[in-house]
Amino acid sequence: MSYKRLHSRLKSSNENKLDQIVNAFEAEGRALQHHFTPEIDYPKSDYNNEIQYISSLDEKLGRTFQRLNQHQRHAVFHPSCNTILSAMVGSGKTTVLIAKIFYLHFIKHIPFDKMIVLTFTNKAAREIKERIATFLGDAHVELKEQLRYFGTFHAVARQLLNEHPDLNKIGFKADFMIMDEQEKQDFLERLIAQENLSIKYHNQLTKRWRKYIETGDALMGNMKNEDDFIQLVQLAQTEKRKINAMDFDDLISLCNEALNHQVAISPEWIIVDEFQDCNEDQLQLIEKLRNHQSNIFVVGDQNQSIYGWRGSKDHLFEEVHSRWNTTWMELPQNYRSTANILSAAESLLQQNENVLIATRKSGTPIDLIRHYDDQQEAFYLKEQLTTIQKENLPLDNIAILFRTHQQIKIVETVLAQANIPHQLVKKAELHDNPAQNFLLRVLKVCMNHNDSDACLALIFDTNFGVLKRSKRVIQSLNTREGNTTALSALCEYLEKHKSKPLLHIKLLRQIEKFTNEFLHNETLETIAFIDFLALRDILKPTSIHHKEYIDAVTEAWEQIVFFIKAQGWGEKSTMFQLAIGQVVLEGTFHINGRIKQKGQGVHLLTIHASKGLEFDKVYIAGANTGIIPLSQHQKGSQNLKEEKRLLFVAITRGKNNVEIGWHSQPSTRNTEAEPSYFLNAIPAHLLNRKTSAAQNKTEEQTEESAEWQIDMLVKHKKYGSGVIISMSETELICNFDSVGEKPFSIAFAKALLVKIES
DNA sequence: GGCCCAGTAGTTTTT
DNA sequence: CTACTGGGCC
Repeated sequence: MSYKRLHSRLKSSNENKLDQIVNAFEAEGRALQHHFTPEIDYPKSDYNNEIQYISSLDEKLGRTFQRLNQHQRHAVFHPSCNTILSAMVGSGKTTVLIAKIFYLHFIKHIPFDKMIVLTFTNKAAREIKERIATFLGDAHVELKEQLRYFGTFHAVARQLLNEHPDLNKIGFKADFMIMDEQEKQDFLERLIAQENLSIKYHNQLTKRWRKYIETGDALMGNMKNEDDFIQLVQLAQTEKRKINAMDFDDLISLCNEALNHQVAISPEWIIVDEFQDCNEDQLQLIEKLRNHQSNIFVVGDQNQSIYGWRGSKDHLFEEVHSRWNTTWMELPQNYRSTANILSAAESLLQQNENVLIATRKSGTPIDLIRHYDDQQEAFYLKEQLTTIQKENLPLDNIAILFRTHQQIKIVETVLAQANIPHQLVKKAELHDNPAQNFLLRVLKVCMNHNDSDACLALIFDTNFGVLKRSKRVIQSLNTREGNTTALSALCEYLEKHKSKPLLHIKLLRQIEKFTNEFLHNETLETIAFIDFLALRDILKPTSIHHKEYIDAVTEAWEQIVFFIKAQGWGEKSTMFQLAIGQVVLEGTFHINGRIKQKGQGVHLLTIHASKGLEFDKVYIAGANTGIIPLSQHQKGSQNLKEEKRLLFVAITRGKNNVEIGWHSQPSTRNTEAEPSYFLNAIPAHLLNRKTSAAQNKTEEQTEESAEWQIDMLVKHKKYGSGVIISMSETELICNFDSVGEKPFSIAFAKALLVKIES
């Protein structure tokens, strides 16, 4: 044991002190929590008559409601105009939400376009829309138009802004573009360069921005003097209007502002999924859309509120319950997990009045397994999964959950070495696809010749650009004549430039003609598209990746064309703008519904990313105090409660089996050598405490460490050649000629270092 | 341009 | 606790 580790061990062994701190925070949490007990509207009927009546009208529709339990039926059939449906975990809230929409449309004859259905993720929006389309069989073209207010908060806000009769009032035009986070960053950087602003904490602009909006504090870190930040904020507001572009936050807040001037539509129903994640702006959007005849149906679970750090509002349910005068209903029955998993999870919840009713048999208790450290846990997981693999059982239904991304790496490395199929659950970013990323900027310039940022992105692109990012280019665009577009100003600049980048000049010149000569006149054929913009030459014809680039662009354009054709209403160029906006909102060109590519193997993901998912077996890795809750959260009780809910979410992902691992010798700093103290709330009979076989570890260790010896010459991809100068049971230190000493975990060494035979 | 001190954030991620 | 960075000083 290293001195450092021993030292921290001694420090953390002062358990009394730790207990005191924990108790203090828990007490603070209790004090802050005011008891809120709404009057629950319980079902008084099984609604069999209603369902019989519906079945007589349409048997298929009747079956949809037949499947629902009494509580679910109550929520669907209740005539209440304003409903909060507090849905327990795994109680089928999406099923009820969809059944409600069916009921309203098919029985109450509410047209789809008189409903606004709001979700937080594209996935949820897609699921709802797909269920409706599937039910109706051949989805007719009009359905897409009718469902235009079904979508994420951002997509619906975009739609409302597009349709708004008087967008001028807020300084925008209907064909506005949407900036993603990267584009927003580039946009601000451009303004800084263009106006010669001096901005401190340059790479923390977004964080600073949020802080400034929330608190009005323009200073940061150890700044004593103000910089040009406030000027930048003001400049950004006018510049966004000049280039007619909004960022993600603007979509919601500007939609609110536009609705102040004129409410464009009057929905009969507003339906919201995952209501607990609403932030102030999103709540305001709902309020603004409500008018005297709008009904509200919101579904959510306060116990699964884990996005407070993203701004979700506290005590949201209570606030709107009185303000909207809602009927409060509950879905208490869980269909997912065994009774044992549920009781264990339930004991983490603060209020014990929560009625979480298990419908499945008790099952096995949760295993709480003590490991030596993260490495041993990774090897343990490898062993377990190998056994499952040998029995030919599917690995797809198993998930390993982590608090942080950092924790995933070691398990991933060990599984990769052992050839165990696994998949990282992470959203694919457009940035990972250089050709499509570049194409998006091209299309944006096609739409808006004054989009300076998209113009500049084309020539500054790391893969397909021509120039290094420089103030001179940026300022030349800014000082152009009033009636010149940013696009032609850039062309003129490049033509005068000494390097004369002909390919890019050609691209820009073709973009100028795109709308008139291609979009309106030609068929939207892919080959013609690629040739019209001379993309073949730009996408590095000599590179080994050229085919890959062309394929990516081809696929992207096909998706756009499919979208335009499927949309079937409105102007071609309006549809084109809509399609590009959708690409930005979804972060992918796959905007026509998910091509279901079910991944192979064990799922590795953060607890946050696991929300809404379920697995037969769930393994929660490294659940020490200091990880759940993260050590930095011991400041405020609000955060602590959210961390507790995080553990609740993690446990309730498991259908049949939940295992929780912790480390007796944690290698991460600020991590206590004990399992998450939240687990103390779980009754002993529901938690089976075990120790993973220690001898496994020593075997593995000797096997692994035998590969390496002191004085051995090794080579590293980045650091070059070096020599091993010291070794411990978990790590080895290598001295490289180029960068000096670097430590390596033994588990990683195999993947990172290559032996040099002397 | 380099050095030292002081203050602070770090974690989770969708659109 | 560490990495980062602004601010002050030489």
